[in-house]
Amino acid sequence: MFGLFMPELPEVETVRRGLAPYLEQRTIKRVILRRPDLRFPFPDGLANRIEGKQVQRMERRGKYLVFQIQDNIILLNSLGMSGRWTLSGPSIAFTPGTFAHGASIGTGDGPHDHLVMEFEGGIRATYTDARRFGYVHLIEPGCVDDDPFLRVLGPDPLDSTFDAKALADRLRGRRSPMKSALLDQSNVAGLGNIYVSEILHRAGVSPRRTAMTLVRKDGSPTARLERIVSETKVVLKQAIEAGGSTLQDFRGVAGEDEVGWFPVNFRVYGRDGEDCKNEACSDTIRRIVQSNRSTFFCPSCQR
DNA sequence: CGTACCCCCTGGCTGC
DNA sequence: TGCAGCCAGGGGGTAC
Repeated sequence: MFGLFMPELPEVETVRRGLAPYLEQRTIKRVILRRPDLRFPFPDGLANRIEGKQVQRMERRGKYLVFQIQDNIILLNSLGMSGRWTLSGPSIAFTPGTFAHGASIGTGDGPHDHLVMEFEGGIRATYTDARRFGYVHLIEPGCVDDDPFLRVLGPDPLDSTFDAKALADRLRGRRSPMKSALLDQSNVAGLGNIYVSEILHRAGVSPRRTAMTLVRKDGSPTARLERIVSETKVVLKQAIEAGGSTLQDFRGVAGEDEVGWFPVNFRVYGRDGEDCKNEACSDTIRRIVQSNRSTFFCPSCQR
């Protein structure tokens, strides 16, 4: 029923943390493209543009992995639904965000290893993406503020600028359901289908509730909207601490079999027909479809 | 403005 | 065991 990896904000952050210690301050020696495109064609001259330059910092913006490269070049990477990075080379331990699936995957030679970056010291970072919904995009110096991908993003949910008042401003007058509003990356950047269900359940808000009903006439957030914001921060922080919502086939920090955050902590996602986990509730989790995607919620404790 | 529906692509699971 | 059919985390586009 589930895939292997769910690239919402906590998972991208986990990948970032896994890559950063090995790639930061390291020079890219060679970039190998195994095909002309992912979701979009690779940027013209990608290899020439970044070979010989250092990766200065690994950052994250919403669900984007951001490689800050020497000379103010930025490589933006969206993982889509199946994108992942694997490190290999001498002295590379398994780290959060690196994956060991099978011998042929992640070495750079697997059937879906589309992009390989070789670094000084023999380290290679391989981007694997079976469905190719992910993409790589290059931002030239001085173009960050106008970048079409970054420009449309709302605040990062873990940033202090994301608070109930800020969200209320975004939702004022919006007639879409809360599920859709939280998935909209221009309102808040980083939430995906799974975490939105989890957040709304914890906040006791129905995914069908019209967004604007959580904003008062004077534009201030209702208590329930404040609850959504606080639960968002709690859930995301917990998930990041746990190394993202990983399933079987993941190898954690030391290469051990990690079950991941999902089986223990997901309260509604994928639990259609199961009892609601709220103690005071005797209802059953339901699955509905909104905007063609699954939503899981409890009709009794989410209003 | 909002939503329903389609697409991109591959793989894993279910049921016959 | 084989295979058709259905499903999937993201996101963009179009038609209404």
